Amino acid sequence: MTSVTSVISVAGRNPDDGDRPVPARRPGGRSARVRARVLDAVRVQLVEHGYDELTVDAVAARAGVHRTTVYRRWRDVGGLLADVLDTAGDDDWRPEDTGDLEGDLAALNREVQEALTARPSVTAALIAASFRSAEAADALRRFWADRYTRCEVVVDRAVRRGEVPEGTDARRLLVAATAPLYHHLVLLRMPPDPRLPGHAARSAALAASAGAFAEP
Amino acid sequence: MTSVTSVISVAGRNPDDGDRPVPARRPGGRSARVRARVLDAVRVQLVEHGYDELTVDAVAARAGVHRTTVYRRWRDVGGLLADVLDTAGDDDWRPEDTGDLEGDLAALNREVQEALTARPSVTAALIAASFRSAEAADALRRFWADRYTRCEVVVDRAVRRGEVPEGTDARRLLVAATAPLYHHLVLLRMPPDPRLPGHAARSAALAASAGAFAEP
DNA sequence: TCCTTAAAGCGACAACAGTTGTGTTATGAT
DNA sequence: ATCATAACACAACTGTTGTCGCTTTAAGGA
Repeated sequence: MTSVTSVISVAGRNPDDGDRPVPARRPGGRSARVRARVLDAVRVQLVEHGYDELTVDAVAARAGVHRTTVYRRWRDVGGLLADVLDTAGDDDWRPEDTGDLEGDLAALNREVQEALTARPSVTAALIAASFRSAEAADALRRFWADRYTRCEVVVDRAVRRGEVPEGTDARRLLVAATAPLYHHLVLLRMPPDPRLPGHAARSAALAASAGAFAEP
Repeated sequence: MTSVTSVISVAGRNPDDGDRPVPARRPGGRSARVRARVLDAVRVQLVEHGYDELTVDAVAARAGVHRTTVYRRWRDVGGLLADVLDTAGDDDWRPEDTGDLEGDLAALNREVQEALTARPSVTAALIAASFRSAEAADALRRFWADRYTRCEVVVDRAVRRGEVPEGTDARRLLVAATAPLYHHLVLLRMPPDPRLPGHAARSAALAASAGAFAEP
């Protein structure tokens, strides 16, 4: 939601610095046009040539914009990806409701698997970039924080149905359910296992029902 | 164990190419000396300046060796780190035996947490490098494959004690137990939670005893 | 000891990343 | 319409990364 603000704060002065003259932002015409063209160029370049050919120069050239413009507004590739990810915030995304905890977690994991194995994957590219760029790392943190927060309803529903004890730590449960997928695909870099989403969901649900994520 | 071989295979021709003249490798004197000095330089540079200042030039300068030598033998920073990791293979490492599954997994997780939060962490550096260098990615895969294989005894013992059902998939259980730590520290990049190793171990052990990792 | 040649040294080079100073455009307020 | 200036364009520059061809050194076999 704060995508535009966050990017503009990178470009110019901090939006909430002086309390008087308000340096007069310019969200209008050209700036917006340039931004749209650059972000489009990032997406296209990513799709056509993958992450390792996603350089500032290539993006600028493709967008028909000068290099310095990109450097000044986005700083580096990580900044570009961060903006793309913020923009692509599916503000209406919600976790599926399948009727029980294990099903909900499995559906979630299938989405994660899909997002991570899509070629090219913006998420995977952003993860790679997050090891080089602070902006990308922050964007990724924001993205996951947002997602995990939205997923807490899954646990709420499970508590209401009596599947897991009250006081279950939603965040820990969700991490336990999804972490094996990230480990498998991102860190171990093994080919996707179609059964893994279900397996991970099942073991997490089992542990949760046994009270593994409930505090005393 | 195959550290020297793997590196040399990068430098020269494949060791098992021709079956006759055997191009005459030279593991002796100078080569070994240079290799030792370069790898030492990598370790020192990593300790003193961290991963982002671990460049080929800096390593070469510190080792008193020419840049091209490093480029030709190790290709890039990832190759250097891969060699360091292979060399540092604690060939005698074994998982602790605490008496029960949860304790074993917790001990394991504490080691992971320690290795990942140590500053500087060779493991963390290698993970970062694995997103840029194929050599680093391979070394990391080898490292983890080796570690997970060594850890399978933990599951064997648990099966023998009757803590988990027979036919429990050791690999999946171990990944489930350790993945949350990697997710937390490497991907989410949150400050280490001293309770997380125990928590993750507990939930994995619970799921395992409920048969979550046993195939029919 | 001599000889072959793997491996290291050396310098020059190209490609790229990133910065800075200055001029130009056009936005948004008057 | 006019004007101040935010935002982009342009060019020139620096430093880094990685490569290439050639020369020199020394390892290991005769």
